[in-house]
Amino acid sequence: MEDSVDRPSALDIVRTRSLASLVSQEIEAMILDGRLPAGERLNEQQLALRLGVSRGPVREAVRGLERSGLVVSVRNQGSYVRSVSAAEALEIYDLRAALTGFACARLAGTATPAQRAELEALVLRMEAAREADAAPAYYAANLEFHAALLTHGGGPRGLRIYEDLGNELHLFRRRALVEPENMRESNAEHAAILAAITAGDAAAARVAGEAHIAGGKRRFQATDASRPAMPGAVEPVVTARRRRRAG
Amino acid sequence: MEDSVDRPSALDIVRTRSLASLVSQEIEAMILDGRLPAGERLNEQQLALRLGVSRGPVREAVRGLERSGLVVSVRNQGSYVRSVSAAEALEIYDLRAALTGFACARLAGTATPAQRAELEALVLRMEAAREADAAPAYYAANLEFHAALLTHGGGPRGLRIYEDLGNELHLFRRRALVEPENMRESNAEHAAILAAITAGDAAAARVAGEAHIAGGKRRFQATDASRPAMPGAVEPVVTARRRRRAG
DNA sequence: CAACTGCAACCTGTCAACAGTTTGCCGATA
DNA sequence: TATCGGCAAACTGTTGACAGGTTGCAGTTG
Repeated sequence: MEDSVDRPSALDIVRTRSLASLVSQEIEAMILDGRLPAGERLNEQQLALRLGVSRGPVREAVRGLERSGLVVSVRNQGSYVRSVSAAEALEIYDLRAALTGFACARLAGTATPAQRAELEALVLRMEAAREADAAPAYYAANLEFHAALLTHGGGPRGLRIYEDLGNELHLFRRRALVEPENMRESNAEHAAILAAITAGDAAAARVAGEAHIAGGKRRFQATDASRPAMPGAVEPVVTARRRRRAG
Repeated sequence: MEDSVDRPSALDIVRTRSLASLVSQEIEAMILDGRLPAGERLNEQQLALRLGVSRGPVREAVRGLERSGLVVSVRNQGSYVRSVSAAEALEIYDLRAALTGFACARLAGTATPAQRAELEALVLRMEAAREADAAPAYYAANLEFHAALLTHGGGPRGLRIYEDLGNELHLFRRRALVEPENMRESNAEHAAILAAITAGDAAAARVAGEAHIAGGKRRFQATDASRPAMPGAVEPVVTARRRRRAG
């Protein structure tokens, strides 16, 4: 993400993006970083007041988030941050594996030298982060690596689907545990993917890509993350009583 | 889909679904059946008047459709039905192939006897439709077959992603040409998928599933569909003048 | 004492109206 | 005649307000 290329001024932002899209972006961020935990009720008035807008844009934003799978809505009752079960999380891993394998296979045949160099640089960055035991840096580079994989190999649609699935995964567990041993294993898999792509071996790249996500799934299951974050966080039902004034 | 199990009365519909969701459903239908062609401008007032509601629900519905990829919006200019290029259509086919292959592979290991019977019945229905040269019946059964594949093998998420991609495909070409020869080839591939699933051979099922979508892509390319439906239908840009009162 | 009923507050769903921007047209001018 | 500037209409973005439904509590009754 280059900030120096285009820095949209506040005026440009207001001029090109509607309030609803900004509100959507903000609510999505609030959900992903945990300010709005899974199962939480979204109070339109409260959100509108907090963001300094009216309820209209908030409602539009929530409707978009509902389509993307982050929110569920019940008529006359409200919208809730989605709760993702452990079984669903595993399903999401499988879908991501299929998508990643597809992107890797395709990239093996179509990768340009620049794309290969980009991926290699990211692997090196992750290796450096691992040696420095810098989990946040590794985490960021890992995200970039996978985004590059999907962008170049899966196109904009593949990337968007992948990211939506990732967002749903965040709903279950805010952040994957990044342990030193995991970083080593994970980046070895990254290197395998890159090697297969560089070799132009589509089948091997696909296997490597799928194996990497499967490895992530396995590492995820190995942690205590298979238990839901909130034991009582179930899907909203009509008979469920909504709690009053949580804040 | 059984209609006898749950038949939501008009009152239940009004009571459980919000106007925005109904409007979204209606606009989506209008887009998919061609009443709103690709590139068409969506006039909020006009749509609201036509559907007998206010602009609020229409805006919410459009925002949801935007997330699902059927509509693009430009601030202060309006929303347009997405235009999908030929290259994008081919990309969508590839993604669908990956998803279908994934679902088939999984189904090879997890399919219940009832699910196998359901798939087999659909193959037989398609065979009968093919012999009767009943393209619409074949088309409908084909949709059911793929939906069953994705539902049982890819879960609700897989199905939704698959259907969203299918909707985007409809934007490019309203309806795939179903010719007798295509039906024969297509259903032979269906049978191959079913055989691999029944045999429990995940690898073969995956290959068969991917090959089927690839075959569909090939049959699609063989038609004149690779040319865009509307030569002048380009993406909306800021400088584009919107035409006045099309109705 | 438990269960049911009525009530009041809150919140969502929907609508109508206002402000700002874009757009196409018309006239003025070189 | 072609081009530029201004102007009015239309449409979107946003807001505030009203109606209907739900929720939780309090009172009542068996």
